[in-house]
This record gives sequence, structure tokens and C-alpha cells, in this order.
Amino acid sequence: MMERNERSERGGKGKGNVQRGTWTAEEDIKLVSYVKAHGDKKWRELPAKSGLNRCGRSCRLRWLNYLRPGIKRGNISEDEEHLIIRLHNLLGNRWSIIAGRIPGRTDNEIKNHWNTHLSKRSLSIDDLNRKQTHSSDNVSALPPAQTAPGSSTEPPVSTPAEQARDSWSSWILENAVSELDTEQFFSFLPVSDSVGTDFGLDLDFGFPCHDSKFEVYRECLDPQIGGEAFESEDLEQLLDFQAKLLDTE
DNA sequence: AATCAGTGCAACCGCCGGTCT
DNA sequence: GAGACCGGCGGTTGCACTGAT
Repeated sequence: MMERNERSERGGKGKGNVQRGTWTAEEDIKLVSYVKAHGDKKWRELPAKSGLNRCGRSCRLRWLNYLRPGIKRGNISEDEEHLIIRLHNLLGNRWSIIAGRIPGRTDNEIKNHWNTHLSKRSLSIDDLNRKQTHSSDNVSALPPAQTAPGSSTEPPVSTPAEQARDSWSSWILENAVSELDTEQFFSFLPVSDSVGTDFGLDLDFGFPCHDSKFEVYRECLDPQIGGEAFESEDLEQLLDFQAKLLDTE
């Protein structure tokens, strides 16, 4: 696809003669060299000091979504799509948190991809499960999102992943944390290097994989799913547990 | 070849919460 | 404590591209 720099001059000059619209290659170079020298903070004063005729917010956006090192460009893989769908099922439109779990992708990119591709397909966790069950015998499906823990229809625990999930679930139930919100919970999880293996597409190992944690979180703590509010204050204990968990892994 | 509608995505905008003065 | 400032977030816009007619 043609670079946008070669296309429109959208917006033209904005308020106070500040340049708007598509960034040029020269502007990109100025921004990158400035950020490399001075860091990616103080966006307000960045334009004046870097010689850019842009507002600070525009500079920040350009850096974060396009110029920052480590940004993946190009097609979003099927694994990444699955991950986006799962996380969106859990978190809703919290794009920055979702992006934080998908290395190299920005919230803007994920949001765009969702709005233009995935939302139209309106895939659910169940759809994903069916797809994955058919595609690989070695891949465990997530339970339906609405399944409550301990319900009478719950199948017997058998696989190591399921046992691990159960133990994680029990621990949370026993050491429930009232202050725990979604963001804190996800901050416990290490960012994955490899989406396919790190995010539970292969669940056949003996410790709670991330998807299990997500699901337990959803079942136990997400009020929209009917999770109960917990009366506890022991966030430290959960952090300790996480540290042990990561050591074991 | 021309026109039109749909699509993809970079960029902008308004709002909000945290920090500083 | 109050107001100003700033960074971050999610929603929306606008335009080039693409395919259908």
C-alpha cells in the first residue's frame, strides 16, 4: 500500500498555523532524531525544540503509532486476531490494555482492525473454541464465557491445564482481592514474546496458562459475568503468588 | 473509461485523570 | 483546595485506494 505521506495533505494548516494532516518524511526524521536524543516525554515542548510545526499531541501520536521502535507493520496474523477477540471479549474496548498484551501492535492499529474487520464478523469466544477444536486436537478450548465456576454442569477436571486452572481459581477464591481491577490483574501477566505459545493456544502443560487466568478472572471477578465482589485486602499475597508462579514457569 | 460505493487506516478530537503550582 | 497543565485513551473523521457496475 502506498504510504500516506505520498497521498493526502489532509487538514492543511490548523489553528495558529500549526501543520496538520499527513506527516512528511522530513517531519518523521526530525521527530525520531529528537526523541532519540531527548526521550519521548515533554510532548508540549517537543515541537518548538525539534523544529516541528506540529502540536505536541500530534507528535506523540505519530511517535507511538508509527515511528516507535518495535512497531510491527503489516497484516495481523490469525493468532493475533484470536488473541484480540479473546481479550476484547474480556475487556471490551480497552484498546490500550489489549495492545499491551500484543507486542508490536498499537492500540490504534488494533482498534482499526477491530472496527474494520473483526466487529463485522462478531466472533465470540465460543466461535473461537469451535474453530480451534476443529483445527487442533492438542489445543484446549476455553469454557463458554458465561459458565460459572462450580456450576453443576461443569465437566470433570481432567487435563493438567484444567487442573491448573482449577487450582488458580481456588486460590483466587480463597484469597479474594477486593481492590483488584482488570488492569491490575492483567499487569500481573508477563507480556508475551510469542503470541501463539505464550497466550494459551497450546494449553497442554502443567501450569496455569494465561488464558486460564483470563477465564478465571472473568468468571470470578468480572461483574458483568456475574462474578461476586470479594471482600479482601490482600493484594500483596496475590503479588507474591504471581512471583512464585513466574519462578516456577 | 468513468462513476460510485465500500474499505482501510492515519490522524484528529474531546474527555478524563494525574500531577504540578 | 483550586486551577492549569499534560499525557493518555477511546471514538470519530476524512481521504486514498479498490472493486463493482
